[in-house]
Amino acid sequence: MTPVEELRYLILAAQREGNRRLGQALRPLGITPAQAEVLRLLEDRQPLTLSGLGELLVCESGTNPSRLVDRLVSSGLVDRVPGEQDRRQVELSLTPTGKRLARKVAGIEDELHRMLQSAGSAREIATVVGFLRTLVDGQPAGEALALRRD
Amino acid sequence: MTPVEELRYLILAAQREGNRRLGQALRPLGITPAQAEVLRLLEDRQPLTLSGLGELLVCESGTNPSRLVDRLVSSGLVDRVPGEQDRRQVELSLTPTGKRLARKVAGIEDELHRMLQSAGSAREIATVVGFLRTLVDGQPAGEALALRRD
DNA sequence: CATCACTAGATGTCGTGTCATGTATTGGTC
DNA sequence: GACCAATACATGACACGACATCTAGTGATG
Repeated sequence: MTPVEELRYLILAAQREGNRRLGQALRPLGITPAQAEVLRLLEDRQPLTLSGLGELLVCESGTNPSRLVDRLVSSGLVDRVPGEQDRRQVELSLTPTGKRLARKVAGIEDELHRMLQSAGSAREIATVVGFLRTLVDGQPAGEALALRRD
Repeated sequence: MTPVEELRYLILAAQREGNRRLGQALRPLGITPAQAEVLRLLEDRQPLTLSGLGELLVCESGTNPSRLVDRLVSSGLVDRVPGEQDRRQVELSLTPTGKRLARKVAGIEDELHRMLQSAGSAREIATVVGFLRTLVDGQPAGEALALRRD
């Protein structure tokens, strides 16, 4: 197997394992990794419209996340109200329960981050970040991240 | 956003974009990235049992890929016959059509690999590969890759 | 030979993830 | 003010991806 072929599968493997770990850690909270990303984004930037949220999500990039939000609304974690001056839009914000859960999610993410941190030196991590940035630059998922870096 | 938090999302973003690109390139062939992985594995290592295949797959690691194989069988790309001496097992191999398709898949993957190659120097790629290896080491998706490196 | 834990695979369920299409609302153009 | 392209969101369809459970076949133990 060539180094790049291995790299292709390593990216897949790393994403899968990260998601599996995060999913297990989130399970007691009754939410999934994708739902967690929405909660954390709303925590920092609410209120957001559906498409505004969609631009910032790395999971579900390119599509509108209406079904993802659906479940959060029916779980009572997110409020979805029609837009004031544009009735096509919806305005999303966290319910009190959602806000509480978002705080717990942040703690769980920190555990994952410590694990990531310990997988390499700061120099190595910087190299990996730089490499992956050039990889996703200019594509939907990359743009979502670029918006969030600011 | 801390570097590790960005890294976490970059891994997700890179996987998503890679999968999207590969999916678009494979669409004319009528198969998906996950199906392509099966075809390429069988091309190199047929015959395989279902669990043998499962151990080598990075996508669908940990679970048995019976439904993934189902679709390949009904598309006429894979043969699935009961095991000779153990009737619990099934023996998977490529049909002639499947073999032809696997060759085309290899060409499409090469395009992706060239794109990956051009995203960084050989040194950088080696660093990224090393980092991701330690990340997935010891977990199902990592073990699948380790088996395939030999 | 009967029993029974174990294994290989199939299947149910739920939540994405992606592409395509449908529908209501808006704002510009005549 | 009627028309119409564009926008925001919803929804249909299909294939995963992960977990749990089920079923049939196997082999070790007595």
